[in-house]
This record gives sequence, C-alpha cells and structure tokens, in this order.
Amino acid sequence: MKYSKQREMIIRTLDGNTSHPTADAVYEELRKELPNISLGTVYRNLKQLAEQGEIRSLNGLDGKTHYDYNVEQHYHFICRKCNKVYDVSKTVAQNIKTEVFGQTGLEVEDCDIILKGLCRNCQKQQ
Amino acid sequence: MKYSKQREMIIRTLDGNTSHPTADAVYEELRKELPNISLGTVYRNLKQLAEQGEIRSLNGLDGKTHYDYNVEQHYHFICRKCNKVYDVSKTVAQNIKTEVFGQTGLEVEDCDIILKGLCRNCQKQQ
DNA sequence: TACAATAATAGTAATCATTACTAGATTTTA
DNA sequence: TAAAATCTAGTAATGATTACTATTATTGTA
Repeated sequence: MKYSKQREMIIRTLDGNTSHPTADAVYEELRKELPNISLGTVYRNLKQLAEQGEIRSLNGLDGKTHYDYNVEQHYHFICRKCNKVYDVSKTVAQNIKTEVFGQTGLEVEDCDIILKGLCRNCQKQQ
Repeated sequence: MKYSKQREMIIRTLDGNTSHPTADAVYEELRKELPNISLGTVYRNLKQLAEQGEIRSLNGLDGKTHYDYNVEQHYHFICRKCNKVYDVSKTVAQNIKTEVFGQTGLEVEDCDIILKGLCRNCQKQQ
C-alpha cells in the first residue's frame, strides 16, 4: 500500500471520532480541509482499510455501512429516536463463541451484536 | 389490510422455508406459480408484514434484507463459504437486555446477533 | 346482486448507497 | 531522475429497494 495524503486524513478523521460515521459523513467532514477529495476515494479507502483490519465496518445499524476506528471486540446500540450509536462492552456476551460451538458445532469467527432501543437522553425526554 | 392472493402466497412461501430468503428469492420462487407477480409487490408486502410483526426482517447478513417466518427471538449464523444461514437459539445470550441496561442504562428493545464463520459441512471439507 | 369506496396489483421509473472505470497525478524504486 | 506501480478526481454504472400510476380486486352496504 502506497502512501497518500487522502488516506492519512481519512484515518485521522476516524481516529478520535466516536460517532461511527458513514462514508458520506467522513466525506463531508474531510471536504472542509480537502475541498477536492472525491467521494469514491473515501469509499475505496474505508473499504480497503476494513479489509485489512485497520478499521472495522458495521452493518445492520441502518441501511448504510458505518466505520469504527476501534477494532477491539465490542458491540453497538443504536437509539431509535436520535439515531446515535453507542459502544457496548463485549462483557455482555462474553462466551458467545464457545457457547454457540458447544450448542451447534458452528465455528464462530466473527460476532456482531446490534441493539436497538432508547438511549438515556431519549428516555428522559419521553 | 385487505386480502390478496399475492400476499397469501408470499406468506405461504416463507412459512416452512428455513432458508431465510431475500425478497428476490421469494419472487423467483413465486413466479413458478404466479408468473405475472411483480417484484414490487413482493417487496411491498414483505416490508409491511415485517412492520406489523407478522414476519421478521434480517439485516447485516450480507448486503440484502432477508426474511424469516419465525418471529420468536433467536439469532443467526451465516457461513462465509456456502452463505447458508442457520438459526441459533437465544439461550446463547439469554440475559443480554438486563445486562446492557445494568451496565449502561441503555434500554434495549430489540437485539440482533449475527455470527459469521464456518458451518459444520464446510469445516469438514476444509 | 350491484355499487361505490378502499386498497392492492403489475409494470415501470426513480432513488440511494456503493462500486467500477479512466485519464492524469503521486509515490516509490532502482 | 525515469520507469513502474499505485493513487486520485470525476463521472458512469450497478444493484437493491422504493415510488408512481393506471388498472384490477376486495369489501361493506343498499
């Protein structure tokens, strides 16, 4: 992989961003600094970085793919009212791989848990 | 909701089908009996039925939305080799709602668990 | 049974997220 | 510094899904 300024900025945009942005959100953010950056470049780099395990892609939240700089195993909660995405510690389903293998013989390599409901803020406003 | 033959056939196609088909797969299946059925009709009905809780829609498996006649809480495993979707009992993450609420205060209304890996058949052939 | 009101359908066009393509620009290697 | 390799911007294409519309089917009622 060859260096490019665009890729570096894409990674920097994700790092320190806890909002789990989509490709389009990263693009809009980057345009402020790099007005000529192409949406295709953002999509291509995010996809590649995820394939190499440098970042993590999240599906099933809504229609779109979201990206996460945090590649540690953890799960996600999306609020049905404000659509904000929260991280959830993997301790809530600690032994899922061994449990599934024990019960079914299916060999789990990857696990996504997607939780939906009301976040604390939106609970209050109810 | 008014009766229609098309909707009845869509439900019947899902019932007794354990393969978690996409809208397009249901359409292809139905065309054998109802050659003039429209793809849009299949999409519209599956979406409505899922909104009413009569069937369940599954996202995050691959790019497409899959449908499941089984609305009982349970989870899914997709084989990365043969792409077959398997049901997994909810007992593997029994108390996830209360655990998440206890740890984070997030009020979980719905939980999807998507597991990826190798099914038993594909393990053997390895 | 007939009739109007309502909702569904087939078929096609439109939309949205994402990927593919291409000529030209950058980075790397020797 | 020049050739080889990879990247980018910009645009076109793709694929899943939804919207639209004229027509048809279902349903409640006289």
